[in-house]
Order: sequence, then C-alpha cells, then structure tokens
Amino acid sequence: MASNTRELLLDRAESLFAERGFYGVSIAAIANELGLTKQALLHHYGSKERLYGEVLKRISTRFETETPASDDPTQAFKSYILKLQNPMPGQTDSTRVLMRELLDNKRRADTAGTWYLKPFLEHCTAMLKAIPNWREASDVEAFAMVYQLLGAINYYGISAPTLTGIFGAETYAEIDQTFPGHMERLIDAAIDAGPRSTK
Amino acid sequence: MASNTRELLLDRAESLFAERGFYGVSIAAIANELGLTKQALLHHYGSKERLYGEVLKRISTRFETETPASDDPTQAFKSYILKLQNPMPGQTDSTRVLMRELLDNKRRADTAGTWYLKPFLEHCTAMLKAIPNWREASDVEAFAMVYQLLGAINYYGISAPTLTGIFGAETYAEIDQTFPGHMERLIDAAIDAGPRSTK
DNA sequence: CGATGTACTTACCATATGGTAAGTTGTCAA
DNA sequence: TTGACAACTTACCATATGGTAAGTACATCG
Repeated sequence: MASNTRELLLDRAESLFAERGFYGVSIAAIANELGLTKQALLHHYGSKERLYGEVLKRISTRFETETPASDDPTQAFKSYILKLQNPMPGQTDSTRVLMRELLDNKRRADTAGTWYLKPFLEHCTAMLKAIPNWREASDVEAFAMVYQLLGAINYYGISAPTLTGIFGAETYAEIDQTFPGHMERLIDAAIDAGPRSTK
Repeated sequence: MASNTRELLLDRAESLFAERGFYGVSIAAIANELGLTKQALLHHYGSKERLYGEVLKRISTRFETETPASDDPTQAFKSYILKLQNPMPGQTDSTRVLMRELLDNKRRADTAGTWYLKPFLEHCTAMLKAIPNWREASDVEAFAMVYQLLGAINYYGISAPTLTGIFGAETYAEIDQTFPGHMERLIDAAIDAGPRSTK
C-alpha cells in the first residue's frame, strides 16, 4: 500500500477513534469509511488493536517532531504550549484520542508505547525550568505546572460540542475567539507566580 | 427495588462506565457484577441508554447539591473548585464519566440532560465574579478562567494510571501529594492576575 | 514463461450484543 | 381467597463483532 494511502487511512481511523473511542468503532466501520472491506483492513493491520496502536504511534511521533524554538525561553515555552491549541489540519483529533487513551489505559497499561506522552512532558518541563523565574523549581514543581496548563488547554479542546450546547452557538463563538488570549494570560500568570509563594 | 439497592447498583454501573466507557460495558457485564441477570437489569431500566442516563442524572444532582459557602468570596471560590480534587468516596468516578461524556456527546447531543454541567459552570462563574479583583470581568472572561481551572483539575484527575506509568509509582506519589498545593497556587495566581492585563 | 508476493475477496465462524416475549414466584392489600 | 403488581427467569432472536482460511487478480522480477 502506498504510504500516502496509508496516511489517509490512518487519518480516517484516527478521526473515528477520536469520535467514538476504541470500543465504539468497529473495523468494519473504519473499512467502510475508506471504501475497503473489513478483511482488506485486517489484511493490512492484522487486528484492531494493532491498527489502534498504529494511530497512537503516529500521534506520538507528531508530538515529538514538532519542536519550535525561540531564543527567549519564556517565549519558547509559551508558544510550545499554545501551539496545542491550534493543531495543524488533520491533527484536530489527536487531543481527543489522547484524552481517551488517558481514560482507557488502565486496561491497556501494559501495552508498549503507552507512554507516548513522556518525551513531550519532559520537554515541556525542561522548557519551563529554563525560564529565570522557574530556575530553582524542582522537577515535580515544574511538572505540576506544565500539567495544569496542559489540562486547561486540552480540556477546553474537547469541550466544543458541550459548550455549544450549554451556551448556544453565538456565545460559544465568542468564547472560542477569546479563549487563546485567556489561555495566554493564564500561562503568564503561572510563569510570573513562580514555583513557590516567594513574593 | 429498595432505593438503597438502587444506589448500590448505580454506584457499580457508574464505576464501570467510568472505566470502560459507554460502548465498552455491556449490560450483561454490569448485571453480572451485581449478581443479577441481564434481563433483570433490563427489567428495571428498559434499556442501556436509560441506565446510562440515570447514572448521568445522579452525578449531575450531586454536583448541584454540594455547594459549600464561605463569607470570603475568594475563599468560597477556591474551596468550591478545590473540592473537585477530593471527591467524596463513591464519587471517585464522576470525573471520568463526565470527561467521557464530554468526549462522546457529539453523538448524544440531543439527549435531554446532557447539559448537566450548566448550573455548575454558572455557579462557578458567579462565584469568581464575586471576587473584588474580578468584579468588572465579563461573563465570558470569568467563564474562560473557570474552565481553565476546571480543566487543570479534571485532566489531572484522570491521569493517575498514565502518570504512574510514565514516572513510576514513587515519583507519582510525590506528584500526587503536592498537586493540591500546586493547584491552589495556580488558582491564586489566576485570581490575582484578574480578567485583563490591568497591572 | 514461471515464480513470488501483494492486495485484496468470498466464505465462514464462534461469540457477544441489545432487546423482546412470555412465563414464574413472592408479597401484600382488599 | 383472590387479584394485582413487582421482581425476576427462561427462552429466544436478529444483528454485529473480531477474526480465520482459502482462494483470486495483478504486477513485478529473473
């Protein structure tokens, strides 16, 4: 199979897993969506688990490779985190898949590659610790802050349907437009505050 | 069925839905866990969707009724948010279920009761706006901050297995012990910063 | 030409799924 | 005693599920 085709296939699969979760999609459904038969899909991946694993692996690779740089460590950290908010096209579903994996992987905890997030988290933590204000922070302190910010972003990232339902399309549009700005302000506040109440 | 039994039943169902998601649990599995037959369960709830709805409704009610108060608006807000971090026993799974619902309800968007979070969010927003620093904030500004904090807490709340996997049980224990403190500091920083960069 | 391999298809299959229909048992009030 | 009702059970069922086995169509290479 052409690697191009393969990418398209994984795109589609990722999107389906994002929307309905591992249990919620059948291989037949995925195959159908792609104009394949179930058996053709199985021919390529052997099993549903393996296909799912492939999707996870691809997301993980994507995370690792996208490392923007800046001279100013504060700016570098901020842009690295904020970038999660505007995923590149086709990557829109990664957040959902990862969030689901976070929820599911009690069951899957032994699977290789489950810790795809590790390098990403370590990188974030290191970047935060490069900021003057945070230089003396412990690893755990820096990590906690990173994870809080990731939580704020990712939680919002999966909430669009619910928030639209709660507030209506119009208000949601307003929220969505201003959210990146608010997110930036939270990051600023977090960086300013530093690891401990030293002020 | 005794209301006591019913509560136990819903406890167990909630826990299963939390762990495996709507699609991941069969009514037979839930029934089995409770020493019932599948048909006995169906007898009481009519369908799987209805049982799931009952679980959601219960969570929602729990959210609304637990409203602690304090004279100091800052303290009231903080404790209301932080309480999410230490759910009462038996409530441990609500976060997971709600997070899954956040992920799933594109499909379920028309279901009644989907917007169980609404009163809770409105209450949080109102509480934040009662704080002097935030008095002049718009609804959207206040909401954005509330949602970021909720995200930080809830994201962490579902991450235990993954974080243990990534960092090992020992380091995770350290993280988990200090996280509430870090969370409190983030809230402080957020409150301090206010709705706009007015400093 | 023949051989090998890849990308499938057709034909199955055991098992699980959500759900229906109809009967059984026990309780309790009139 | 009888009748009504709730709480089940037994017996089914159509459909979907993940997966296997074996065959076919086609392209590429020696």
